[in-house]
Amino acid sequence: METVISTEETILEAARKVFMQKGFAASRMCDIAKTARINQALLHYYFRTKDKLFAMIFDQESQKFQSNIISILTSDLPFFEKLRRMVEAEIKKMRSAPYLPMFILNEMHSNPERQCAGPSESHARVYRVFRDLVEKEQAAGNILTVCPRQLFLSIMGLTMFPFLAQPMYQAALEAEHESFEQLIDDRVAHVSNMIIRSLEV
Amino acid sequence: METVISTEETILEAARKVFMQKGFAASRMCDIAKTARINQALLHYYFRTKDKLFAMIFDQESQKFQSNIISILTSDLPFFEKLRRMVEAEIKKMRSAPYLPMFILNEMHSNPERQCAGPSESHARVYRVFRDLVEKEQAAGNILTVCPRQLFLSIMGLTMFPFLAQPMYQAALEAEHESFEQLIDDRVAHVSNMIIRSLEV
DNA sequence: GTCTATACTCGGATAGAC
DNA sequence: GTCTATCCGAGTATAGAC
Repeated sequence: METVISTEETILEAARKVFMQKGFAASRMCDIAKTARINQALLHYYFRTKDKLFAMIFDQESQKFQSNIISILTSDLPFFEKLRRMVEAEIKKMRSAPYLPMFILNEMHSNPERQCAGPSESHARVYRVFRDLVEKEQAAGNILTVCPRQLFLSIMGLTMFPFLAQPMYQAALEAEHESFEQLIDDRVAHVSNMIIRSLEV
Repeated sequence: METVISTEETILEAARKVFMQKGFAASRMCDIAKTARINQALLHYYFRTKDKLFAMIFDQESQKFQSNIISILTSDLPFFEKLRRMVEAEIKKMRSAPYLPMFILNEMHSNPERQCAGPSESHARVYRVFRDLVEKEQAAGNILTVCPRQLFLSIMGLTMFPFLAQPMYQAALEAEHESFEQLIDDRVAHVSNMIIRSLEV
């Protein structure tokens, strides 16, 4: 049984590629059609308008972007091991879709009203679980007392930033014969060590 | 002697505002004209094309974005104090222009060829100074051994990320009666403590 | 220098044949 | 479902009066 790729799926893949690289405004329907190797009219046949097609992609990608680390945080692993796995999971997710963070954050910037709800609400949910966990550890005297919100932002920043800033550091990396891939490979260890060391009593 | 604002300056300010909020592709010349309260034809009289006007703004903002922390790094302050001031300087810069990091990074994403050179080269220069400094401290056994590149990325990520992700956390913050301003106020201390603690031998 | 009016181009969307 | 041809609006840019 071979996998048959429907026209609709072909279009969605092409749209994903173009939208994620250029953002909504800079993307062209004809580019999407060309990428999908079909006619531009077919786009409209399947998805009516550019807005609807974009909304479809954005919703799907928002899902992917949402942290599915609640299961890690609520497991019975030691706290520092939870942090390590949390970092690992986030970086793994973005490694498989490096455009994702810029795509989501940029769309939220240029479109403050639009789909802010989805990703925001998801992150807020994760944050509440995270905060309760941190406060419990702090009360038990297992870790240093820091603002949970700051800590959460720090973890997200440390994991996402390399992907957001890649174009800026790409040239510098190449000049020194280092690769982005290698950088990311090492990043899980670097970030989790950094966070853990900063919290140890 | 009162400050006279020329038409050209008025246009540049309006263009800055619009471009930085929406990015190049989503910005409209008529919005810029409206913001500047002048006629759209005047835009072209002063700057010929949208591209040229954008290039002007992008160049100016790239300058601002460039880290001017070399003077801090080459001062004779203690190493950890240099780190603290570096964080403080970066956050202060972005606080005065919160759109800046998203504007620059996003343009570099959607336009890989364009103006990557400026900001990239500037950051590369700063990085080399930073790396030498870190390696010297490590050789002297004053701090833990970590990859300087990872550390540099971490510092940048910790300082920039809140501004990049603001739209995502805004709602969550409001829900808990915290303000973004307050968050940023506290961030300098949080970030520098975190970095320093993670490096202490 | 600043305006109004208008030309031109690009890109999203539709009609209609097959 | 898929195509070609075409429409139409939005948005950039120019001409020309003042």
